[in-house]
Amino acid sequence: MNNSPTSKGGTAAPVETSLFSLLHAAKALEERLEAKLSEVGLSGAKFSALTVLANAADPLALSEMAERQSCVRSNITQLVDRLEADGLVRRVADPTDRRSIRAAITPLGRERQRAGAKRVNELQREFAEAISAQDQQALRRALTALGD
Amino acid sequence: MNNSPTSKGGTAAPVETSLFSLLHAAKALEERLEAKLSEVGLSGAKFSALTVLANAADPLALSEMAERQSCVRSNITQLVDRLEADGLVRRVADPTDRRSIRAAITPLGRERQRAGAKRVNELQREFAEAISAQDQQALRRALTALGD
DNA sequence: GAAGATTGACGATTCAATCTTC
DNA sequence: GAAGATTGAATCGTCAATCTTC
Repeated sequence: MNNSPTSKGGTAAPVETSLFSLLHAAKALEERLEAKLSEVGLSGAKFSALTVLANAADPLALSEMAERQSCVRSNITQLVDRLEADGLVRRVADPTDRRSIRAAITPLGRERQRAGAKRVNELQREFAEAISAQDQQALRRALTALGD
Repeated sequence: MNNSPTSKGGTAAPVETSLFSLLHAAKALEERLEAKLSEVGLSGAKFSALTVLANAADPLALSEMAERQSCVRSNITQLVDRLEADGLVRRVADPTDRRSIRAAITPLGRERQRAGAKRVNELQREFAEAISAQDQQALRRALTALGD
C-alpha cells in the first residue's frame, strides 16, 4: 500500500509520509463516526446541525447556523430541507425580520440528537482508550501546531 | 467555539475532545491540499487518480483503479469521465477482455501530475517542519493505534 | 445597495439497478 | 451466474446567480 505521490515502485519502505497518514486516519475515523450515527438514522452533517440547534436557547436563523457550522448558506438551506423532511426540524418565520427564517428543533429531533450523542460519546471513549495519555498530549500539540 | 456534542453552554473549558480536534485539523489540512492542487487545475481526487496511473507501467482497468483508491467502481467511472473531459486520461479498450476498459494517462496528464506532486511535496515539507520530530513519532504511534 | 435565503449547476462520493460480456 | 462498467438517484459540499426584504 504505497500511496505516496512520488513513489516509483522500486524504492520501497520510504519515510512514511505523515501528512497522508493523518488524512487517511481521519478518513477512517470519520467513517466509523458515520457508521455509529447511522445506527440512529443520522448522518454526521445532520447530527452536527441538530447539536447546534439543541444547544441553542431559541430557534436559530439559517445564516447563524451557517456561521456556526462554518459552511456556506446554501448548504444549510438544503440540509434543513432534508432535516425537515425527516421531521427533525421545523422552519419558522422570524416576526422581527421577514427576510430571516429560523430553524426550530422538534421533540423527535431532540430525541434523535440525544441518541446520536450517546453513540458519539462511546466512540470518543474508545478513542481516548486507544491512545496513551502522553501521545494524546503530543497529538494535541501537533494539531494545534498545524492550525496556524 | 465549543463544538462538543454534549456541551450545554454553561460548563466551559472541557476536556478538549481529541476526536473532533483531529477531524477538524484533518479537514483544514485537506483544504490546504486542495488549494495547492487547484493552482495547477487539479482536485485531490483527480491528482490521486493521476498518480495511480502515472506509477503504473500500463493502462489500468477501471476496477483496478477502484481497488487501489479503495472506492466504489461507479465513482471511478465518473471521475474518469471528468479526467477524460480535461484531456488528462484516455479510455482504451482491453483486447483480451471486452468487458474491461482501461484508463491511459496522456502526456498532459503526466505533466499535470508532476506539477501537482511538486505542490504536494511543498506542503509535506511544511508539515514536517511544523511538527517536532518527537511529536511526529507520537503522532505516528497514535494514528497506527487508531487503525486497528 | 446589502443581507437573508433560495435555486441551479457542478464535484465527489455512495448505493441499487442495469447491460454487456465472460 | 458472476465480473466489469455504466446509469440514476441520494447526500454533502462549493459557487454563481436570483429574489425578497431591509
